[in-house]
Parts: sequence; structure tokens; C-alpha cells
Amino acid sequence: MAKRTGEKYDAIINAAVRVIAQYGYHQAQVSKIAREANVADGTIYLYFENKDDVLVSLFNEKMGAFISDVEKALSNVPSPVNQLRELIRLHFEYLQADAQLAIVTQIELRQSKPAVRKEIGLILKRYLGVIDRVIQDGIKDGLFREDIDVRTARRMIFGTMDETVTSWIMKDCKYSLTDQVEPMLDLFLNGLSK
Amino acid sequence: MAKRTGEKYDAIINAAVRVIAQYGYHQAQVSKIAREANVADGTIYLYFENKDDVLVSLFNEKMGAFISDVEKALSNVPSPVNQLRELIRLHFEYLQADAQLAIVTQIELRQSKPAVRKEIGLILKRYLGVIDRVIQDGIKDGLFREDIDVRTARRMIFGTMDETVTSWIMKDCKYSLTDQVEPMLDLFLNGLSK
Amino acid sequence: MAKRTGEKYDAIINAAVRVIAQYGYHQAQVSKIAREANVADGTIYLYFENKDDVLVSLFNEKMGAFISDVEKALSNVPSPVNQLRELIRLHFEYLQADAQLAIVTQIELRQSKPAVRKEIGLILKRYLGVIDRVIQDGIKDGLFREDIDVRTARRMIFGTMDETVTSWIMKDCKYSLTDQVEPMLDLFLNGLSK
Amino acid sequence: MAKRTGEKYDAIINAAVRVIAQYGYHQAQVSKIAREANVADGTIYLYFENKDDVLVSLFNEKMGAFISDVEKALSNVPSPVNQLRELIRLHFEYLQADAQLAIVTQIELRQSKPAVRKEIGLILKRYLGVIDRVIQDGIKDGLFREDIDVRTARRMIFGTMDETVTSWIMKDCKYSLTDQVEPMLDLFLNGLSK
DNA sequence: CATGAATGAGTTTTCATTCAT
DNA sequence: CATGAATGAAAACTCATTCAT
Repeated sequence: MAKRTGEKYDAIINAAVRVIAQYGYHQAQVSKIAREANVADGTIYLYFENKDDVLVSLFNEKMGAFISDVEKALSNVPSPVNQLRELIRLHFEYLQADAQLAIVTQIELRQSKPAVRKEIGLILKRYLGVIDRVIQDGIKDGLFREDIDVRTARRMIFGTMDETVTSWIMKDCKYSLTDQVEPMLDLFLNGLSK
Repeated sequence: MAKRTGEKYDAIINAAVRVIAQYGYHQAQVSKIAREANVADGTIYLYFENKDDVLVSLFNEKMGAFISDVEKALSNVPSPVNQLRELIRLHFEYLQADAQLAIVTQIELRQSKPAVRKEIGLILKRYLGVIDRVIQDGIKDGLFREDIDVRTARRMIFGTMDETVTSWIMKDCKYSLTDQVEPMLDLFLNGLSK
Repeated sequence: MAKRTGEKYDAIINAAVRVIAQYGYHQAQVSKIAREANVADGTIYLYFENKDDVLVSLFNEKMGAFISDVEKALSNVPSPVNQLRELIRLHFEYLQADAQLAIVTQIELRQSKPAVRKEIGLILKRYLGVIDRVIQDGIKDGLFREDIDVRTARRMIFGTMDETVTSWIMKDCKYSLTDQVEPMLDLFLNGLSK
Repeated sequence: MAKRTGEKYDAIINAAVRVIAQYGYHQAQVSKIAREANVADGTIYLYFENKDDVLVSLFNEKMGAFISDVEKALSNVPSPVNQLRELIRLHFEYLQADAQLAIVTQIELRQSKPAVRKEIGLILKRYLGVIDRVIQDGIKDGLFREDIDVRTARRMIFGTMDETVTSWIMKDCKYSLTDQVEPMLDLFLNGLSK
């Protein structure tokens, strides 16, 4: 029933990003999103099942595009070390380039109800898979230690990047996120110890 | 106006933990918490300003006790390396011992509105300060590298632990969290590289 | 403006009968009727003023045809007693032959709003007139008692048939409606008393 | 959860009757009923599950009281013939005494959705049982013919009364309903034939 | 003649909070 | 101190109808 494609589909998703970023998740009413998208309230329901579907679709479209970009970029990078650098760089670059999107995916959408968060979690799994592959390649190529647990390493990489972006937003995006790439990569690769 | 102390104060906070853990943040109505605490709805407003105050107080009481425990424990540990081990161990042990509390602080309370999350953030700062001190001590003692950025390292440590606990809950607390201490510490100290 | 005639006019009315019978009055949206009739939503408004007009026209077409049939049939029956028998028989036969139509006119259309029900009432008047004439003829011919009130008798005849058809539908049309003709006629003519 | 009893319970039901009678089923919003009952909108949900529950409860309370009255009255009447007279008389008297209630139960509530109508149908069954018993007693006492079908006779009695009340309301309650008792009883007992 | 995308008005229900007892 | 009945504001969604093509 819902079209899930077309000019207005994109307009509504982008309007949702702007409205949620500006007013916050709990003040992002359907009518506000509709007005921002220059469509009638009812039009939203021609393109989406319901409000939750708008939010999940938003995450899916934006995160899906990001993951595809990352996958494509990494496929051109030979060394797992450089792949990891590229992964962090793209993660930060992408969110730094669109602070509104960062606020929405990093802060606001996490307030959504369980059903929405579950869908979002599923989408994120694909990204975690990308991280896993970089780690596994690193081990296979003899660059990373064989005794590390892939899941532990993945949680370190994703958890650190996630926490870093959240901190950055909470500090009003005042500093450069991409400046964090090298120090973070260095920590990941070499750890704290002398 | 709000008493913020007494037998019923604790009863309400503990009831809130149980209700939120069982029904989720969005289904944890004041009347449900009151019933669980065996008090009348109105009684909650004798001990707390409003519902948000219950949530913030809950986090404050539980997290405050945890941070004090951590501070006390670390003061008895000489080496920063062992302090870091102890920090991770206590973090995991504490949440593993009380899965309901883990669900509430780790998952449910993050769906709360900005005002509550801001308060929670302030409480967390004290914990982040504890982590910072361990890192700084490690550098001072010549155990950790001098060229690492304390904030970057802190975000790695906190972000990784946070992501790990969240994953553990999402997987229904099926495995042992404390088993993760040593591999994680190893990663923090030595990194991924051979 | 509305054409009120043509191939699609009939197609829409018959589609409306099917949709209302299947989904019920409250789930019979214009778009559903349009799809069932293989026309676009807007096309309905080329043949009908509005949705209410579809419903009223439906009743008018179906009931009008029925009343004409009854009038023609009765004109060939000499005795008012046999006319009454024929009236009941045709009433039951007609609805028994088209259970969908029976459901729509007997159950679903009665949930419509006052304006539609009023129109339906006007159409029904013609049928009540037919009943009246049978009664009056019966009295004139000395077959029926002179002291009966025509309107009371008419309400008995119509009310009983109506209630009988409704019961039959509510019982899923499980038994034969036309089997009820003779016992009902007998009750009408001779009453309950020994 | 819903209290289903108390002063306000009755106030809300009676307010619903007045509002539905005055504005019609489709214009009887919860807020209008609340205002008429001098309570807040939310108060209605302390006494009823939802709006449908108000309507079903309305019918249940009013019809239930009526049926009890009829049962009690008939138990003091020895002859089935007089029981039938009393049944018709009470049916008409009750609705004539409260034209608003008559409009609501006879006209407006029949526009309600299937779920509500189903509940109403169940309540009506008890009344149909009362009619059945009168007929059966009449047969047993040798006053009514043994060859009549109880269900056919019941549909005649109920259908005729129902149609009569509906006609009366449609004619704006201009004439006396109770004047119809004797002619109707006569028709039921003796039929149309000379 | 026919289409079907777009419109936008309108209503039930929840639940944090109050305050008379 | 404690109660719990009462309050009332606030928002997602449907669907009959229009009109540019």
C-alpha cells in the first residue's frame, strides 16, 4: 500500500530529519513533518505505513547509503589497517558532514519505542558485519593478533566511535570529529601500554 | 517539598526499577510504580517532584553508590593497570549481579526525554572522571604512553564497556560478562596489532 | 452532473453490493468499491453525486426492481389472500436468491447515516403502499375483517417479514426462507388463538 | 479496571442518552457526553473501558431494567393472552414514556459498529426468550394453537412491535403508541381473516 | 470520459499531576 | 502523612472528495 519511493518519499524523510533535529523526537509530530515537507498530513500515509515507518525508513535510507558507501570504499583499500582507518574516517566524516542527521540517529532516534529500536538494531547489524570483516581480514593477513576475540574487538571499535560521536554532539559539534581518526586508530592498533 | 528520603523513598525507587525492567520505559506509568511500591499514586509526589525526578533519582542513587564503590576499591589498588582491570571488573560485576538494574540504566532510561538524559549525563560525568584519573595515573607512572589523548582513551574505555553491556543485555544476559574483563583489558593495553 | 446511467453505473452499484456484503458498511470505502468495479476512484463521481448517492441508488435500483416485480406479479393474482401469499413468497424468494443483497439491504445499509436512511425510507414507502393495497382489497372483497386498521396490519406484515429475514441472515442463511411462507401466512390470516 | 458502578456511572449513561438523542449517533462525541454529564473526558474512562462500552452499557442498563420489569409484571398475570397484552403494553409504555431512550435504542444505536451491535443482540436475546415463554404458555394452556411455530410467532410479535415503534418515532411520536396495544393484540390473536 | 495523487478536517484515549478528605 | 478520584491537554490516522493531466 505504502509507495516507499518517489520525490515526496525523499522529501518526507528529509523533512523528518530536519524536524527531529530541531524540535527533538518527542516534539516531532506528523503534522510538523508534513508541513516541513510541504505536503498534507495524509500524504505521509501514501508513502509510509505509519509514523514509526517514517522513522525506520529514515534510518534505513541514511544508514543503508552509508553502509554501502563504506563497503564500496573498503573494497578498494588493500590493507586491513588502512581499511580500519578508512572505516573510522568515513564514520566521522559522514556524521560531521550532516550534523542534523548525526543528532537524529545518535541522540533522538534512541528515544523511540522498542519496535522502532528493534528495526534500527537490525539495520545496524549490517554495519557491525562490516567491522567484523575488517578485523577478520587483519587477523588472516597476520597484521592483527590471532588471540583477540572478534566480537570484543568489534564492540571496542563500534562502542568507541559511537561514544565519541555522542560526546561530540553533546559538546555542540564544536571540534573536528575527523581529527580523532588517527589518535583513535593508534589506540585501537597499539593500545595504552608503552 | 519533596522529602527525598525515608523508607518509602527507597521503596518507590526500587519499585520503579522493577516496573521499568519488566514493562519497559514507555509502559512504566506512575500508577504502576505506585502499586508496585504499595503506596498511593499521590504519595509518590510527597517524595519526588515529578515522574522525571523519580527516574533521575533512581539513576543517581544506583549509579552514585556504584561510583563510590569503584572509587573506594580503586584507592586500594596501587597499579593503574590493575586499577583499570578492577574498574572493568566492577562495572561488569555490578550490572551482572542486578540484571534488572542493567536493563533500566542501559536500555530503558536512554529512551527518556532530553531533560532526564541531561541529568543522567551529569551523574555519569563523575564516573568518567574516575576513568580519566586511572588513565592519567597510568601515564604519570610511565605505564601508559604519554602521547595518548586522555579523552580519546576515556571514550574508548567507557564506550567499549557500554557497548559490551548493551550487547550482553540484548543477547538476554546469556553469557558471563565478567569473562570479558581480561580480553578487554588486553585489547585496551596492547591493541590489535601484532 | 452525475450521469446515473450506463455500463459503469451498474458496475459500480454491483461492486458496492459485493464490497459491502463482504467487508461490512463501515469498511466499504469508496476506493475499495472503485477497485472492485475496475474503475478509478474519481470515476465514481462521474456517475454519482457522492458516496451516499451510491448507497441510495443501490437501494433504489434493487428495491425498485423488486417492487415492480411484485406489483406485476400481484396484478395477475385475483384473490387478496393469494396476493398476500405471493407478496411474502416473492419477498423471501428475492432475498434468498441473492444473499449478498439481503445482507446489504437488511443489515449493512441500516448502519448508514440519517440522510441515507431517510432516502431509503422514502423508497420503502412504495413497497408499504403495495402491502396496503393488498389489505384494502382483502377488506373490500369481504375476505379480511372490516375492523382492522390498515396501518397496524401493514406494520405487522412488513415488520414480521423484515424481522424474519434479519433472523435468517443472522443465522447465516442456514435454513430455507421460503419454507416460512405458509406458516407466516397462516398466522397473518388466522392469528394465534384457537 | 472500569468501575461500572456509582453516581457518575449513571450520570454518564444518562448523559449519553440525551446527547445521542439530540445530536445523533455520529455526532455524539465522548467530549460532548462528558460535558453533558458534568465530568471530565478522562473520567468516562474510569467508569467505562471505551466509548463502545458506554453504548453497550447504556443498552444493557436500560434494556436490562425493562426486561426485568416485564418479567416481574408477567409473573403476576395468569393468562397468556393477558401476558401478551401486558408485554405489548409495557413495550410501548416504556418507550413512549422516554422518547429520548426510544430514539437512541430504536434508531441511533442501530448505526453502531458490528461489535456494539453484536453485544446489543445478545442482550435482546433475553427479551426474545420472554416472548417465547408467553407463546409456549399459551400453547400449553390450550389458548393458542398447537400447530404454530414458536419462532415464527415470536418474530411476528417482536417484528411488529419493533416496526411500530420505529414508525412512531419517524412520525415524531405524534400519536399515542399505547393506543396501538388492543388492535395489535387483536391482530396477533385473531388474524386478518373474517 | 477517465484517472489517481493529493488533500485536511476531525476524534478517541492516555496518564502525569492535583487536592479534598 | 497518605489517599485515589478526578482532571484535561495533546496527537496519529482515515477516507470522501477534488482536479490537473
